[in-house]
Amino acid sequence: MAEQKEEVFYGTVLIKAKEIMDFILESRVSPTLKEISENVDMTKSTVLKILKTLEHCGYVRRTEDAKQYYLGTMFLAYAQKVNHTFDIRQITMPHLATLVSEIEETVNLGIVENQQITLLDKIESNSTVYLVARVGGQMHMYSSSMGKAILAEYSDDEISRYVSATSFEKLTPNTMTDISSLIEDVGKVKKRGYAFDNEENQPDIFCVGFSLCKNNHIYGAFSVSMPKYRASEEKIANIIEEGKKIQAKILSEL
Amino acid sequence: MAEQKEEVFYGTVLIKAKEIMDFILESRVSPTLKEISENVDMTKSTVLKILKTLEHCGYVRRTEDAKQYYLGTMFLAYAQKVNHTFDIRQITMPHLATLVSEIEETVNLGIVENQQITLLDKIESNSTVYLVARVGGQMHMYSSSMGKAILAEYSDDEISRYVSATSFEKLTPNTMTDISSLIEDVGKVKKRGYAFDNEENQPDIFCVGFSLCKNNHIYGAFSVSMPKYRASEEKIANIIEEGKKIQAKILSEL
DNA sequence: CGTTTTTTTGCAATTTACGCAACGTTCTAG
DNA sequence: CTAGAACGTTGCGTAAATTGCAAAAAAACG
Repeated sequence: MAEQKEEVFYGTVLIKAKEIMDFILESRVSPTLKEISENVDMTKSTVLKILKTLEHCGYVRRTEDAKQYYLGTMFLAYAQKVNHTFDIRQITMPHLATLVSEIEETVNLGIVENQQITLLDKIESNSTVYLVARVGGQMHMYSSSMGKAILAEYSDDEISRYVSATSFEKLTPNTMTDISSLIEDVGKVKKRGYAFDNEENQPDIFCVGFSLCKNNHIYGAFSVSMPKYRASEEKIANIIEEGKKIQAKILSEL
Repeated sequence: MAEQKEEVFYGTVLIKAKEIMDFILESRVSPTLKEISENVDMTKSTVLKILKTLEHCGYVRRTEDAKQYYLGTMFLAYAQKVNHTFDIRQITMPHLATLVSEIEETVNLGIVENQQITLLDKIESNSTVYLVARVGGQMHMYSSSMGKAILAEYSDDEISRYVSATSFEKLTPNTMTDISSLIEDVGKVKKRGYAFDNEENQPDIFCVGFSLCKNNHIYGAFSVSMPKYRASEEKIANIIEEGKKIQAKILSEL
């Protein structure tokens, strides 16, 4: 009987603080103490005390009337460091920029993190209105073109470890939630060298994904995303051609 | 006897976590557990447990060999939200970009945070090699052109509150550490409408700062910074002229 | 292969934090 | 203008999390 292996973590305060900051992150408008405490399921006093500490740390700020909370600028410094640490970004983004100008669709850069794809950066083309994901956001490997491109770089062992550790969720009618069709698709990607996301992650969004791997090291992946109606056969062919070129150029610099 | 009013904060774990993350931030290379524990003055076991929680939260990651720690991509999401919250940035940056192209020197955008100037963003000109400050970094109000530009918007009351709450540090030979000369300088700024930093914050760096205030609300400030040797009289005159124009344009949109 | 260095685990004392309830303050309505 | 409600803040006792020690495990080194 596979009991849900409930890992124990220290720092309950930290996790609570994260919940609070994540709630502020998700809120469309800066929330009040009451709103936060209701949504993260803690008493107002607890939330207030954590918020005070967070404020002292520079992680949250409050509006002049001290009613609403929003995220602090300390994160700008952290994020800059992150961007510097992940220098894949510096190497890849210039190339991806040329790719955008060539094909006039949004290009995304992602890395693998905790069995998921984290969107490191993206360049939107002029014609884009569709929001695929926010920078810093995450998506599943099994439902995204970048994820499947990377899965195709895994050994059979790694793939089976991934699928057994993952619970599949049907995000759209097209999402592959059964292991066999996912493995079949990944097999195709291995032969082709690129992956598709045919409205599997988000309705109406079609993506072509390319991995960025060299010397058995997975640096990340990039993808081109567009609304389904613009994904004509000739366009896809063009994207594959240009994408492969860019992929080769990036790999030569990694 | 003015006893150091030691404010009590809850969430000691949070503050310790911040110390750890800040140490990682400051480190040139990703530090190991040992290095962290030595520098933040906590036992290794404590640091390890906090790091595990931080890792779980997505705030830190470790290298493949699990030895070195670095900041996680979660901060990219937070930072993006911060940038969105501070929409001054979106309004000002286009104008500051034109300013950069006109005068060919680095332009900085800052906001007031906790009696200090936080650098929100900057645009470096081609000719720049000098590093004034990193985005997300902070500088004193008394030693920076942006700070003094904002001090000039304060009432006499607010200024005296600021100086009494501040301990002045001589960062360079030119730093104004006595209250009288600072107040005198701020008085000049009030009349002129712009502030100078004549190597007061960093040797060899000269800045001209402009405040961004409207309806008694302080949105922030911007400055032009350059190496001292390029700060000729005619150049300064040009910066003042163009800076004032840009300041007016930005204010009309705030 | 033994020795040293570093990372990880378990544990019990101590410290810290949680939420209750009461208080202050601000907003709302009659 | 006053009463009442709603929200934010504070203090405190108990309950729970955290700390650092010491010891084990793992890795690095010669």
